[in-house]
Amino acid sequence: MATVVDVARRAGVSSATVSRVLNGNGTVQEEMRLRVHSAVRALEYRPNAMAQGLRKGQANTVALLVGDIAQRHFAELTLHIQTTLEADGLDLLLINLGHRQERLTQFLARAPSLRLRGIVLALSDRISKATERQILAARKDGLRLASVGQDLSALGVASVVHEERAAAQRSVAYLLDKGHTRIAYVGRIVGSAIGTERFRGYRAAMTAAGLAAKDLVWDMSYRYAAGRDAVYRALDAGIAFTAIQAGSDEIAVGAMAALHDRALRVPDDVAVIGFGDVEMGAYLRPALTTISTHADRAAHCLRELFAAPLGTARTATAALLQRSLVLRDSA
Amino acid sequence: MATVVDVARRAGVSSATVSRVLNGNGTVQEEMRLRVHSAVRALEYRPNAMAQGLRKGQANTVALLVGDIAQRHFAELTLHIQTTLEADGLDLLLINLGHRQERLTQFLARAPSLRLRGIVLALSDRISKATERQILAARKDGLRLASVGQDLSALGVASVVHEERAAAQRSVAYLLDKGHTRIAYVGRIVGSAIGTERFRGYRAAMTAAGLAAKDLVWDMSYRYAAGRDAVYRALDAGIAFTAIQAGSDEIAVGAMAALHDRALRVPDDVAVIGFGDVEMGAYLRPALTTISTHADRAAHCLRELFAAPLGTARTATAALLQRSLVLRDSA
DNA sequence: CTGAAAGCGCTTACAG
DNA sequence: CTGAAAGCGCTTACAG
Repeated sequence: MATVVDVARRAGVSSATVSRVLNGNGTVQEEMRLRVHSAVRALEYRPNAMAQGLRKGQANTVALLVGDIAQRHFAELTLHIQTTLEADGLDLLLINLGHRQERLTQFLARAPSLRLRGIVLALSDRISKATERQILAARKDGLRLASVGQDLSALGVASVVHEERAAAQRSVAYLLDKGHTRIAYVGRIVGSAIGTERFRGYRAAMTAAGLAAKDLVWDMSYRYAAGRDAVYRALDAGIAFTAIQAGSDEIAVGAMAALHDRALRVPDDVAVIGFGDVEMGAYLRPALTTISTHADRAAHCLRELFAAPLGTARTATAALLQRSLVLRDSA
Repeated sequence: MATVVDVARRAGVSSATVSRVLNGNGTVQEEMRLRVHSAVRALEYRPNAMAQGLRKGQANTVALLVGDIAQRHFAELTLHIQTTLEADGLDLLLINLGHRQERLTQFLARAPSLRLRGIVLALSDRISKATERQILAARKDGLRLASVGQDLSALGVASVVHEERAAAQRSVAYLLDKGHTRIAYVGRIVGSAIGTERFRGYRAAMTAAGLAAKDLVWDMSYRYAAGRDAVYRALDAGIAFTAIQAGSDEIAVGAMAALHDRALRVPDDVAVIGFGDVEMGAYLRPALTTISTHADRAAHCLRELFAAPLGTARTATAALLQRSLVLRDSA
C-alpha cells in the first residue's frame, strides 16, 4: 500500500507538502497541489489512520457503550448516533453491555489504550460506586464522556436525558382522569436508574390521588416475558386492577398478551400504557398508547460534543428532552 | 500517560524487555518480569493501541456493515457478533447502511485507511456490479471479508447463510397441506437478495401445487407499514386469499394489523406466517407462526475467520444454517 | 511557500 | 536472556 513517501516521490515534492495538501494545513502552490492530487489518485493512496492517530495523539473513534442493543430503543439510538458521528468523520466503536456492569468496568479499564475521541454511555442501569470512580478518573485523564438517557452530570459527564418522572406522572394522571383508581405499575426494574425515575412519576401521581397501594407495583426485568409473567401472577393472586402503566413498550406487549390469555379485553377491562413509543406499538391491535422518545434528537445533542477539537473545555450540562403521551387504542 | 519507555525506566530494563513481558514473546527472566509488572501497575500503563497497530500493520478492529440495525434481526446479529469478537480481543466498528448502497461504496473506499482485521457484510440487499468490483479489489488488497445472510462466495467472500428458499418452500407446503389454495406472498422486496430467495421458495411451492397466481404476490419494502398497506390494497382490490406468507416478521405484524382492521380473524379467516422468529412474535395474540433464525450460530461461524493470524489463507466457503417452522397460533 | 528532521509509542530483527 | 537501534506512516515545529 502506498504511503506519503510514495506519493511525495511521484509528485516530486516532500512528504510534508503531501501532508499539507491533503489536510489543508499551510499554503501550497497551486501547481504542486495538483501534482500531489494526481499522484494520490494514481497510487490510490489512503492515509494510514493509525499513523495519523498516533501522531495526533488521538483516534478518530467514539465508543458507544449501550445497555442492550436487542432492545429497540437502544438500537434506534445506536443508529442515530452512528449516522451523526459519521457525518463528522468519526467512527463508532460499539460495545454491547447486555446490562452487565462488569463489562462496563472492563471497557473503562481498557479504554485508555484506544485514545478515543470520546465515550458515549447509553445505559439505563444504575452505576456502581466503583464505576463512578472509574468515570471520575477517566475524566481526569482528559477523556471526553457523555451520557444518553441517564443523568450523570453530577459526575461531570455531559448528559442528554429524557424527562422520565414527569412524563410517567402525566400518563398516570391521564388514567386517573379517565376514572381508573386501581392502576398497576409493571416494570419498576430494581437497578435501573431510568426505570426508577419512571416509577417515581407513577408513585407521585398515585400518592397525590390518595390511591397508592403496594400490591399494584410489580417489579420485573425489562423484557416481554417479564410483563407477561407479572400480569399472570397478579391475576393469580387475585389483585384487582383496571389499568397498567408499563415501564417499557416491551413490558406492555407482554402484559397485553397475558391479559388476552386470561380473556381480559384491552382497553375495556384493562387499559395499558407503554413507555418509549417503539415502532411496533402502532401495529399492535389494539394499538399501544405509549410515551414518546426522541432518539434522533438525543443523537443530535451529542454531536457538537465530539466534533469539537481536543482540549476544548465544556461544562457538564444536562439537556432535557420532552416526552409526550401518544394516544392510541390501548388506553 | 505512561509509555513503554516510562515503564522500562522504572523497572530498570529496556523497552524491548517490557514489550516482551507484556506480549509474552521471547523469554524474560522471572525477576525482570516481576519488576516490569509492578512498574506497569504503578504507572497504570496502557499500551497505545494505535502505536501497536501501526507497528503491526493492522488494527485490532473488525468493521460490521449492517443493512439496518433498526430491524430486530440485524440488531440481534450485531449483538452476537460484537460479543464473539470481544471474546477474541477484537473491537467492532459499526456502520449502519440503512439499506443505502452508496454508503457501502463509500465505506469500502475508505476502509483501506483503517487497516482493519476484517469486514463483515450483513446485508439483505443485492449488491451492484460496481460494489462487486470494489469487493474483489478489497480482497486483492488482502482485506479479509465475510458475509452473513447473503451468499457472496462467488466473489470469494466467506459466507454464512441461512437456508432461505427451502425454508419458505416448506412453510408454504405446510399451508397447502392445511388446505389453503389462495396463499399470498407479502414482501418480495425488489432489490433484496434474501427477499428474492424467500420468494422463490414460495413460488416453487405454489407452482408445484399448480396454484401460482400473479395477483397473490405483493411487492413491498421490509417494514411494518408495508405489510399493513399491502393487505389493505389487496382487500380493496377484492383479491381473495386465506393465507399469507410474509417475507419478514415485521411485515407479518403489519399484515395482521390490517386484517384486524378489516374485521378478518387470524387464523380463522386468514392464516399468517412470518419469517425470522423475532422475539416479539411469541407475545403477539395470536402468537406468530414463523420461520426460525440463528443469529448466535451465524456469529459463531464468523469467529475463527478473524481470530486467525494475518496472511492465513482461507477458501471462501458458504456455511449453511438450517431454518425450521416455529408453530404458534397464527397459522 | 517548501523541505529536512524529529518524534508520536510501539515491536522485532539484530547483536552480543 | 537482554539491549540498542531501526522503522511502522504520519504531521508539525523549525529553518530557510
